[in-house]
Amino acid sequence: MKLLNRLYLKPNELLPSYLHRLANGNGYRNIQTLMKLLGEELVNTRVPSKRLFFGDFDTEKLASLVNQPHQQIESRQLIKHGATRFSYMEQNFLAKAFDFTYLKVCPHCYSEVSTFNFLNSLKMKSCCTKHRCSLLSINPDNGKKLSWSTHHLKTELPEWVKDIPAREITEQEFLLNQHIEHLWEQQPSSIYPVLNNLNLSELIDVCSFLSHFHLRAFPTHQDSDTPFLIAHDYLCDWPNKFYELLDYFQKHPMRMKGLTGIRNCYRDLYDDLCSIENSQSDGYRLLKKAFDQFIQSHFSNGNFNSKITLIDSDILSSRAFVNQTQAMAVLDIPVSKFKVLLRESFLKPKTVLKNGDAMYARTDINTLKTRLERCLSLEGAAKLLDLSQYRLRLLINGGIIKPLLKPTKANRDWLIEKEELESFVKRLVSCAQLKVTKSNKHQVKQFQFFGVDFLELVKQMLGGQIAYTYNPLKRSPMAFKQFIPVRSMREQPDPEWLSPAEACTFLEVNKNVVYELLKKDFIKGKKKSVKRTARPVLHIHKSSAIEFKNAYQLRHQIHEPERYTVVHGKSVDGFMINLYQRI
DNA sequence: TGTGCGCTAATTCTACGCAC
DNA sequence: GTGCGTAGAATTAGCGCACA
Repeated sequence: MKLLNRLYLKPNELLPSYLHRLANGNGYRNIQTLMKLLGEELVNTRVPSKRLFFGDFDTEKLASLVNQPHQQIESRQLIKHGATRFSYMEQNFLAKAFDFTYLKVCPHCYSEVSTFNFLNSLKMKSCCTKHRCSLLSINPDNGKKLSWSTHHLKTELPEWVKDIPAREITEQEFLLNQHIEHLWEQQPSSIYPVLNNLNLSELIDVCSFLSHFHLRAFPTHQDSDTPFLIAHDYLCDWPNKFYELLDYFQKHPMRMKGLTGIRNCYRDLYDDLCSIENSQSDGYRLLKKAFDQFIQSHFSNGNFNSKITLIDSDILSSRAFVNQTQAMAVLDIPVSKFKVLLRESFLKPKTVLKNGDAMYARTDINTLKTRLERCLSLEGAAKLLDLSQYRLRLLINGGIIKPLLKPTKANRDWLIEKEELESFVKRLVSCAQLKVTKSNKHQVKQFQFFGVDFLELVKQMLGGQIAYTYNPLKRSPMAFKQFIPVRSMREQPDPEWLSPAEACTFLEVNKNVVYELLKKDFIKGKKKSVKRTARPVLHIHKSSAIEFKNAYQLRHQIHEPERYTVVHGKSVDGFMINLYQRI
């Protein structure tokens, strides 16, 4: 037996549409009647639509009825692929993204071609961009959903169109539908650049995934007629909006039993991303890549260990947040040192997990590591500057050099950044006023003899009150000894005091005599600070020198020896020299 | 006899538990 | 954290009764 009207399959036409057309073309009221002709014993009036899509009926008999090769009929059925997918046109579609039971149809397209577009079974397809109209899914006469068993669809559709007010199609809805249509028709589309060259099944993967987990996070949108449209927003603001979603689940974990970790926050999302069935989809690869990047750069709600196998090890090893153990490993320091760094506020946790574990930003750890690597102990810093530790401490206590860490009651460590020392040396270089030349070489004074304490000396050097030379040393470019204070040989004469040298001249005696005179109390002296040396220098009170000079004469000062007598001397009292007085 | 549809079993999906 | 298992929800398919 053959059907009277043996229609040909139209391009891209699937079996339910073909059967519907055959039933209409041969005067049957609906598919059910035709199915009976195929030997299907339907016990009720419902069309087993899913069976029709998947060719789960006697397709050989259908081929015979329409007098067409069975192979051609078979090519228009969907092939089950794994538990969750089916293949068609060399693509693996996610079955749950399709509605095989109910019908959506563009009345205008249908009136033009009399076929039902498989694309309209896609749940996220909501409008026809060619005719800029919503897809019809409800029978306006009774308010019920259109199904494959709805009667007289062909004749009723044109009538319904007249009565149905046009629903406004939003821009996002139009673009998403247009992109779907372009992919289905294998036309280039640049609506979502982030999708690159994903095919339709892969786009469906991405949109289903995003809308599903968006609804899970924000279920208030669940009543929406077009829940899939939210995917448009995600694709237009990729990956930022996806990151926001992941951040939401970071703050509102999917699993409440655990305390921390990827698995806790993203359990179902993570399982879906990593499932074997989805692993072949470039759409899921796109999602996984963004997920990995989020984990790498934003995820702070969990510790990581070797148990995580589904996240690339490179991602984990370069993630943005680390716990204390990992931070210590990066810094290569023991717990005690880590605690010191925390106590001294070198490091602060970015977040604290529910179980009390602190998480640190990797950037903070790396920055600190770099700082610590350039730090020296007090001993090392003193060695670098070629100063004693005592003098370096003077500079630190005087605020000239600022250490990173200073010993306290709870800490015995010094940490001085090399950068800080370099800055100190640079300041000295920039303030140096002179170069050592032949003319001023004799004026150069070692700082230890400069007459002020070391801290004051350096302060005055940096403040410009004391001139100093810069004599670069290639072998020790940080040594303080490169900077040599210079001072004038002349000092303002003091009317009241004589230096020992001045006293020698004034009294016309050898300096040993001056000290002997002081010792024997012939002249008065006192130790006084001078600019030329750090140590106080003995000074002679000028008036006492004058008194001595008036009272006593030296041998070479007298011209009439007979009128003078020796009052002190080796022969008299063992004094160093002979002192004379007029008789 | 054909049809509509309430009801429910079967199936699929989703979210979660648990052992390791 | 992983992988397996499963309870229960959601959806689909099919039974069978009522009615024209």
